[in-house]
Order: sequence, then C-alpha cells, then structure tokens
Amino acid sequence: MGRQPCCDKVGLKRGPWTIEEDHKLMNFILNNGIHCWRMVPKLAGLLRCGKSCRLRWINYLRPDLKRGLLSEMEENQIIQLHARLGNRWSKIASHFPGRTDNEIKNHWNTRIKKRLKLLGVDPVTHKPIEQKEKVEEKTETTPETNSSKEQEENLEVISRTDNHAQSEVLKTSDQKQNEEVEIISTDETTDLLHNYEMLCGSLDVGLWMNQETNTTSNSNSSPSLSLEDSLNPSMGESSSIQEDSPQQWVDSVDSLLSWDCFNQLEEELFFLND
DNA sequence: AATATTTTCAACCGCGGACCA
DNA sequence: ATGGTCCGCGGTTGAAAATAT
Repeated sequence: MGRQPCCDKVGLKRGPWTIEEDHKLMNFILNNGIHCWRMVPKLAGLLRCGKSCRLRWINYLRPDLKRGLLSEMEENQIIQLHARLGNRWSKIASHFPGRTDNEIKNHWNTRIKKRLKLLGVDPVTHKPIEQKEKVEEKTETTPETNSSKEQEENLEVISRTDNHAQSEVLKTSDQKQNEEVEIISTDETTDLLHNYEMLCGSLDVGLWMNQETNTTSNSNSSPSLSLEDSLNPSMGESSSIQEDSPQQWVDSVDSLLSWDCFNQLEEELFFLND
C-alpha cells in the first residue's frame, strides 16, 4: 500500500489558524456536516489540507469540547487507563467526553509523566523506579537546573510513596498484558480507582497541590478546578465552554457566532454524523 | 528591565488500517 | 488478491507563554 501525500501542498497554508479560517470551517461543518475531509477545504473556501481541517475541528472547534484544565480525578483516570491501554490516546480519550486525544497526550507528556516520576513510578511501565535510577534520571533529564533542595524534596516524596506505589503498579502492569482491553467494566474501573485512591491517600497531596497551584495561578487563564470540581467532573457535558475558555479568539468569534447557537446545532450535527 | 531557559500545547508528519473498485 | 485512496492515530516539532536569573 503506497502512501500518497494527503493533499497537494502547493499553495496551501500552514501554521496557526486565523479567526477567519476558524469561522469558515465552523460555518461549513455546521451547515453541511462532515462527509469527506478531503473536500472540506475546497468547499469551505480554505487553503488548508483536509487533514489540517479535521485536526482543527476535532481539537479546537468542536462545540462539545470540554475546555479548561483536567481535574485531578480525570488525571487519575488517565493514569489508570494508560496502565491498561498504553499510549492509545484515542482509546483513552474516548473515556473522557469532550476531551481530545491530543489534549490528553499533551497533558500526559507535560504533567502526568512528571507527577509519576515524582512518585517513583515509571510512566512507561507503571512500575516503581529504583531510587538510584531516579536520581540519575533526574540529573540526566534536567542537568544543573534542579536545585539540591528540589532533589531532596523529590526523594522525600518518593521514599514516602514507594511502598504504596509498588503495590498499585504491580497490579496494573499485569493487567496491561491483556491485548483486548477495549472497554473497562464498571467493576474493574471501580477497583482500579479504589487502588489509586489508596495510593493518593498516602501521598503528600499538599506538595502536589501546591505545585499545581503555583503553575496555574500566575497565568491569565481560568483558575484551576477546585477539589470539589475535581471530585465532581461534569463528564459528558459541554456546559463549561464559555466560562472556561478565556482564549482570546473565542472572544472574537463570539461576536461572529453565538455559542448558544452552537449548542443548539450541536445535537443536529452529531446526529448527522451518526 | 532584559535576557535566558523551561514549559506548554497547537499543529504537522508519516505510518498503518479500512474501505472500495 | 491487488492496488489506490482516505482517515485516524501516535510521535514529534516549534512558536508562544511562563518562569527563572
């Protein structure tokens, strides 16, 4: 099966999408639905390839996207699912309505990986990391940037959590062997979450929470979700689109297209796609 | 305040599978 | 069975933003 270029790239635009392009794509899809991505840019009057349009729609324009930071509960679920499914981000994302595989993948790579390392858990194998290796890795990956104080803190957390992490991780690594893990039964999920809650319960949550707060509180974006929020994630709802999307373009697009209107059209659109 | 470094995340690339003629 | 086409996925990149010095 020879691979063909997805499109004729000559004359096609690349890079960040403009508000105008977003508007064109949204209008087209809302009016016509999605039948053939390859035709979308031509019909919508965009100088983009179909792939680019698809990605933009799925990761950013879809009205049912749940915006804002992932809650701690969601993070924990991602870890559990990753232990079972590996890097099958689309499968993992399917458990989080309104979240995209790209978003979850990015979150995993930028935050959860670090969090697991901090807990002394290998993010790839979900097995405990030997303490020596951890120190070496820490100095390898972030040479000179880590203060000795930070390293001390890390080691402290690791030593406090290793025992619990080990028992939890050993279980999930066995489960990971199963190739066909399409759907996790409710019982299994509950079981896994219970295990993870036990792990979390033994951690210095305050340290982690502080780090999270520090990294988010300075930004202009909406405040991170409270613990209450994280315990009560609004799975499958897109109610937070307006409140949680401070990105500047949304403000601009709002003037062109009402999100309320979007929400009304949303159902029709997804019925069409079925 | 200026510069350097790190982090984040939107977007791209290329592979492989599904589907169809 | 074969080859062509399209779509979806996962890995990677690089610009912008945030943070540190």
